[in-house]
Amino acid sequence: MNKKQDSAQQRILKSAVKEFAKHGFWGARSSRIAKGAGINKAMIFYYFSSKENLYRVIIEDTMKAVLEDVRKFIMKTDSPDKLFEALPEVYIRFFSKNQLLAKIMIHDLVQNPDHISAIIAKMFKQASFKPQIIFKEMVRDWYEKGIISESDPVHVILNIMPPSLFCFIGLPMVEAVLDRKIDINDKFIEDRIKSVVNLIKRGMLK
Amino acid sequence: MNKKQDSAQQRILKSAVKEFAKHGFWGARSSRIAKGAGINKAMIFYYFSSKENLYRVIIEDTMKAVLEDVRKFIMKTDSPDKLFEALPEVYIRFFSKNQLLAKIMIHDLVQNPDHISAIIAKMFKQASFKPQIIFKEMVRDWYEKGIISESDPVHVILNIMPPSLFCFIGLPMVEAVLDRKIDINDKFIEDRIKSVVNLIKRGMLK
Amino acid sequence: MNKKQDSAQQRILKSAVKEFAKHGFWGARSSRIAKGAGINKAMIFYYFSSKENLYRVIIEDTMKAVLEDVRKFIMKTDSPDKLFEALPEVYIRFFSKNQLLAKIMIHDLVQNPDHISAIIAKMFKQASFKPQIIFKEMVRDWYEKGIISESDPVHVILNIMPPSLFCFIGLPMVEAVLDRKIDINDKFIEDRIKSVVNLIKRGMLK
Amino acid sequence: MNKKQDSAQQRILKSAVKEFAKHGFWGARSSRIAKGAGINKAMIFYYFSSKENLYRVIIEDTMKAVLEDVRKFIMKTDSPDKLFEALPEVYIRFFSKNQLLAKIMIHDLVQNPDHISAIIAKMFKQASFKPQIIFKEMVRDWYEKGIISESDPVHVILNIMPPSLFCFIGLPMVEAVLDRKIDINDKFIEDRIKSVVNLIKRGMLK
DNA sequence: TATGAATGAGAGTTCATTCAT
DNA sequence: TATGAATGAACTCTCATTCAT
Repeated sequence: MNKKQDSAQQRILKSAVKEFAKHGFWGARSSRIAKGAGINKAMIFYYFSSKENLYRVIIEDTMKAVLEDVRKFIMKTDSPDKLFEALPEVYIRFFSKNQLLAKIMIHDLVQNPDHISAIIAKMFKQASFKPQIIFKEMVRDWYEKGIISESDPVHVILNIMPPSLFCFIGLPMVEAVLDRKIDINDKFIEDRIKSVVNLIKRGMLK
Repeated sequence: MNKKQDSAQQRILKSAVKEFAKHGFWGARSSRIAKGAGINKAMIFYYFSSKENLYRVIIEDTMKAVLEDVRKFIMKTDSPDKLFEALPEVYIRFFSKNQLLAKIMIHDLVQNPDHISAIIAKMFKQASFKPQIIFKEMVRDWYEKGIISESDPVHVILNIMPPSLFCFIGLPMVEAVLDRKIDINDKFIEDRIKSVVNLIKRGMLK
Repeated sequence: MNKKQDSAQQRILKSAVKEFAKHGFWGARSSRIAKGAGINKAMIFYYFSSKENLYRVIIEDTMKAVLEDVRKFIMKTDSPDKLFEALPEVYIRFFSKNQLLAKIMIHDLVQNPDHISAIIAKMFKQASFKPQIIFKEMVRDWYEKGIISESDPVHVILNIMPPSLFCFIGLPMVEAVLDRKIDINDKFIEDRIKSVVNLIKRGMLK
Repeated sequence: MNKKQDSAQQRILKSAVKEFAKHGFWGARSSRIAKGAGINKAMIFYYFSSKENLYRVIIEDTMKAVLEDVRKFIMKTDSPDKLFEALPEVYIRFFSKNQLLAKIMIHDLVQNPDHISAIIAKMFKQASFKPQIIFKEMVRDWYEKGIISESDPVHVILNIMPPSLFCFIGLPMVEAVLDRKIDINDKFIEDRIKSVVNLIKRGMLK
């Protein structure tokens, strides 16, 4: 443990991320979070007032971080080529470094879908540019110009995000199907990025 | 409600599926399951002896059903063409009809990855044929013959399953990004199947 | 204990009355209420959903009972003579039999004055007759006819209720001042009624 | 606020009086007392060592102040006339200026009757004269001489104190009964004194 | 098969109090 | 004197589970 370096508040956050990832919001126990952080249970409430709020802080911080990463990449991409190369890389790198957060996001997505939607919507509203409109128009434009083969932005997203985002969660099933352990090491990450980029470029570019 | 037609046992199962889908195992409340089934709480324990066991029954029944569907299709496909057309269809049709089960599976996958793996492994062991070996060899064979562009069976699976499986869970995020409601109607299902089939055929076939 | 005769619900109420009377709402402990009722702590919440609600039920039941007693007496009194004889008797008899309730009422009156006011107002609203108007007009009428010496209905009430109601609460102070124990037995009750009736009849009748 | 003029200690006392009056001992929160006093929670314990002790200090200070006022008046009254005029005035004026203290006293009287009794007894013991004996003998003497109509000193006190003391606490009930707001302004105080004096003089003097 | 009542363990949360600075 | 952080005990309330009928 890095009790000395991190403040109690940060240690609580780290421990909570682990706990929420493993057990989801309802399965998470504040006593375990406290033990994991090496502090008294009451400190959780001293700093975060409630389990629910602690959870919200984590979700929102995570979303902010992902969206910030995504934004940076999207801003400098104007062709589908670049976009289809950039997005999987952003997602996969982010969530390979933050696999616990990936799990928490999934939990939240399943249990209260509106929660994450609301957060995204709110962040987009505060943004100076309008990602929703930009993306829709971009896709339409590219399709009309005959650059891409998928006209519906909904399916464009659904073809890009899941293979990038859910690969860490789905891995146990793959392991079962192929009957062997799979290590999420650097090589795996690079291979995954290549495979997804290849898939969506060949699959959606004309 | 079909209180009259269904037995108490079946009504509990139906109600439990809803409850587990919405809240996950830890968030599920047996009182709500009972109310939803229109029976006394104690009956849940009379029929299923524990919340955990009720959960296990549901998970295992679901997995059996999916795998059975998958098996049927896989058995009659010998070319990647057919496989890449068949798999998304099986998955998407199954989980569009059983969206609640999809949610439960995701929950379980995140919270106890080993659980689902074990179930799959066990089922495969009981099968007369060996899907693990068959699939691995099939992919290697196809790659060596230059039919497909992805050599690693792990990534083949990770390119097929997520865009099929997770589209229902990921939808709220897509809605938020595009700022509009998306209806999961028949047209959507057909479009999704087409899009994924198109994606993986063009993306992985040479 | 009368465990056999009373239902668990009634035993909780009885125990709660004792606890609230001794310690007030905030000082009351549900564990002590449970022990006093000879039941499991959880049953309190099974029957009354929350400590606060249990408290409310008691307060409202009490108020209903007092007001009902008062109503009966008031209805058949048309002269100040009879009223000044009746009211002290009603109050003193009721709260001598329910000294614990008296304490609870005082607590509530001090801590959230609006609570009891609201209950009284609500009950009066539901009543067919209008006690507020009747009382005000009665006092004015009597004063104009020269029957009573106090013109303000506010002070009429403040001269009647406190000597009746608060005698049980104030007793410890009296004991301290006179340096002797005072028993609240039947004789004391009768004496008290006589003394108050005498006080307010001579004090307010002309 | 008079943060500058008052010492931290005094500010704590003032804030505590408000808090104890509103919520009673058990409902009072030291964090709220601290916030109200504009100081750190820990200072309460620095100055008063415990919540209970802070409470005790307030109660005892209050009792001392009331009893001192009462003593002054009683000393110079030798006839029931004067006493019946003096006592209501002392009580009503004192508690109209210190309504919060009145509430605290009531709380304490209900929750631990022995506490206040003990304080009074102790103070009387330290006094050079013996109020208990004096009062008892006075009443007996007056009754035997046919000056007053109430022979029992207990009821004499119970006829004087409650209408004076409890008028501030009982007001919400009066408001509810008469369905109108009542302001405790200077006029109300003067009227109340007159009414009580009138009541007990006419009611107990022959 | 079915029910309402009951239970015990443990959840999140609060709070007076203390500690380190 | 003053503070923010820390603590432990206790509190209300919940919930899976069992009992009596």
